[in-house]
Amino acid sequence: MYFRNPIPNSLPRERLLDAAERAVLETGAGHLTLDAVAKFAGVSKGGLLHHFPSKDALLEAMLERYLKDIETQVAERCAGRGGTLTAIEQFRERVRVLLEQHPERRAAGAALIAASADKPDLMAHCRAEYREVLDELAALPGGFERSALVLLAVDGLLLGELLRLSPYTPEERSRLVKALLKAVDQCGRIQ
Amino acid sequence: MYFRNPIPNSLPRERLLDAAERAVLETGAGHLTLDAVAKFAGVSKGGLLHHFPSKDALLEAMLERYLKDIETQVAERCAGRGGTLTAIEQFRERVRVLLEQHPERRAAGAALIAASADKPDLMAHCRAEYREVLDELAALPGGFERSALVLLAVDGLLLGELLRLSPYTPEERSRLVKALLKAVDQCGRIQ
DNA sequence: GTCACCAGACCGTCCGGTCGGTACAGTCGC
DNA sequence: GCGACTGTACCGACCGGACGGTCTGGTGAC
Repeated sequence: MYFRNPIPNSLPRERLLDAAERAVLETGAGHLTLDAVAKFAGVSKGGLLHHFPSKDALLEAMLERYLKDIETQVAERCAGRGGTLTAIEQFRERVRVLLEQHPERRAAGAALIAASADKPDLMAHCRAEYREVLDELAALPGGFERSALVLLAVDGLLLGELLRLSPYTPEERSRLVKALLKAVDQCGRIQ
Repeated sequence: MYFRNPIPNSLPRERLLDAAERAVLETGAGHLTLDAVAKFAGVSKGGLLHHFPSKDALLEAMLERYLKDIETQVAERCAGRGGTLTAIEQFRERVRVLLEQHPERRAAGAALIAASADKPDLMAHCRAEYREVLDELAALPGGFERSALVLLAVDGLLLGELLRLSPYTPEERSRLVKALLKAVDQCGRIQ
């Protein structure tokens, strides 16, 4: 199970990051302003800048929290299943973390589009983490292509939703998630 | 083959749209400003605003050109192959248009992230077009999930590149495109 | 002339960031 | 206990620059 304070976050820094994610999703990544974040968080701009000395610092913190959060959740879920998991099983948990996010945390990916829009250089960090995951998956029996395609489809769903491009109904979405998890298992088969 | 003036576009409107795409890719979707576009196009702000009365108009035109361009290219390629193509063959051409874009037109997708960042409501148009494509694909023998997953993977690759999230080398990328085209053919098989 | 096309000065607003100040909780000497 | 002092959290007025958009004027084609 996942917690990290589903209901209004008590830690001020976390509350501010939540507010920033909301601001991005509700007004668009191009309208992420300090005033907007402060207003969403119910705090003054001074208060916001007390915790994050600059907008860049805010963006970095958003991205860092997003990435760390995913790894933490994947690790937790793997630990929760006990024993040592195969690479496929770990992949499966990662996909589930990415796509079956708790509703309260659905906004987390906003960090991606905010950083990309405002300070694209920050994305280097993300690419590097992506690369690591990819290299692990390439070692699966199914080979590089098959795993990468599953990962790409996960990205497509996630990014499509963030950019408001995705036209899928919730029912269709859950069918797709199910199909993706099945595709993950296929990565375990020898090509 | 694809043309639409590979070398510096002669039509002023098109040149300005090209410049806007470049501005987005080089500085990030959040830094798409009229001044930047004008500078990239080698024109004054007045000149830019003569062709696009407002920033919103520019964004709309970018998006419209992007969408229309894809449909035009798909239609051209289908026509080029002569006879009536099956749904699978058309799907195949669409994937190739989306992923094997002429280098000069690689920037076209910038319209997506620019609109999403600056005026998310414009994305409704894109969602609707996406929906249409999706409904056609759902009728394929492979069923909804299989086609949608391929489309999602295409999105993942495309959007990942636009957001600078994609860590794939050119060599890996072409392997992925090949694998995707094979996956398209799988959509023709009965489930 | 006039009309499309363009230049660039200009204006009001917005945005990131600074700064001086307030509130309050601790804590240390006495 | 009590006053002096320190550190943390926060407020909000303010500044300079950037940005979207207006306006005036110019230039070349016809």
